[in-house]
Amino acid sequence: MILSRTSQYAVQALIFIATRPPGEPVLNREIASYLDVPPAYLAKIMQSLCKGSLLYSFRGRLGGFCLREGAEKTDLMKILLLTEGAGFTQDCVLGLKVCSDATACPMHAKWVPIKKKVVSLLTDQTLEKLARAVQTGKYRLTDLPASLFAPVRRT
Amino acid sequence: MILSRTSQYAVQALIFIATRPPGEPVLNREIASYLDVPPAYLAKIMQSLCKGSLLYSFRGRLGGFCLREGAEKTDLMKILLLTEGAGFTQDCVLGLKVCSDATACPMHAKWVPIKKKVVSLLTDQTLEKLARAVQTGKYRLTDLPASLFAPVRRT
DNA sequence: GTTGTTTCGGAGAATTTTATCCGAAATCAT
DNA sequence: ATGATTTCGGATAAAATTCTCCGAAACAAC
Repeated sequence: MILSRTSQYAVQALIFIATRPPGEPVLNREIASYLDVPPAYLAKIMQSLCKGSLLYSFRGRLGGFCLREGAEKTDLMKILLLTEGAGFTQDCVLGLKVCSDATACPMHAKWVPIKKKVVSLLTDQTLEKLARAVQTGKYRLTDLPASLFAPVRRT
Repeated sequence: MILSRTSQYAVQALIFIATRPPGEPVLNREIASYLDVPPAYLAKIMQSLCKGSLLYSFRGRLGGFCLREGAEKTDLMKILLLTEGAGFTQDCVLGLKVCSDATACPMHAKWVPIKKKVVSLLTDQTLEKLARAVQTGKYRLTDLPASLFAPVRRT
């Protein structure tokens, strides 16, 4: 039912980058602060997304990360295969190592159709689409700022 | 997409008990060895299922665990609420603390219907049904024994 | 009562996941 | 060149999950 934090951060970050003008590197620091996630941890995730061929990275001044050409068409499934590991959609609900049509757990038959729906949704949703949904202002990528709930703290 | 190991063990164990004659306590040791899960860890989980009012426990000789009266009608949703914690079906895919119809992540709208399907499936599947499915022999609760793959080891 | 069995409950170890730190390499501006 | 900035890569720490151990309490059989 739940993605790892790593996956959540990765998807959030990628969508965020997709909302920015393409080609202009975005700083890890900026992404982390916008999403309100640990910068050093996010940096690790960004690294692995680079190795996964979704991002370009640039060091030094004017550095940062930006989407590889065409990466806007990347669907969530591809991203999650990177972050959750292959076969994350094949895992048995009850944890059986082998659970196929041939030899299945008692949930298998009813679970498969749902799994299919999930996969097709994940495959349908691309960074482009999600970024656009955010840009309309109808959907949000981050929690409402804490400042709305907590009193202002001056430095 | 995945349940915690704790949840998987809990569900497996409960289904197993449901396949046994009601009222006759089943030993933790027996469950653990049948399911091939760590006995001491399973024992902890069994304890929490007792506290969750699904099981009776008996100490000493003729001891063990058995389903509480009517617990065969328990659906998976109830069990998972115990083991995963309340609101495990409400969590946002992207990890937002608040993600409702009012203020949502870009996946929310498409995700909600799937979540509903999952919940209704989990609510539909009771220990009784699952146990019966196993008893027909058509579905399995455990992995195929390793002895089928590994050479026999004599003691 | 004594013995053997089984769960209970608490403490703690091992593993995995999440998060931090820091020196080094790359890059740009001066 | 020098300095400022930023990612890279490795080591390490913290937290959560999974797993183990052990003494105590409850229970049955003798």
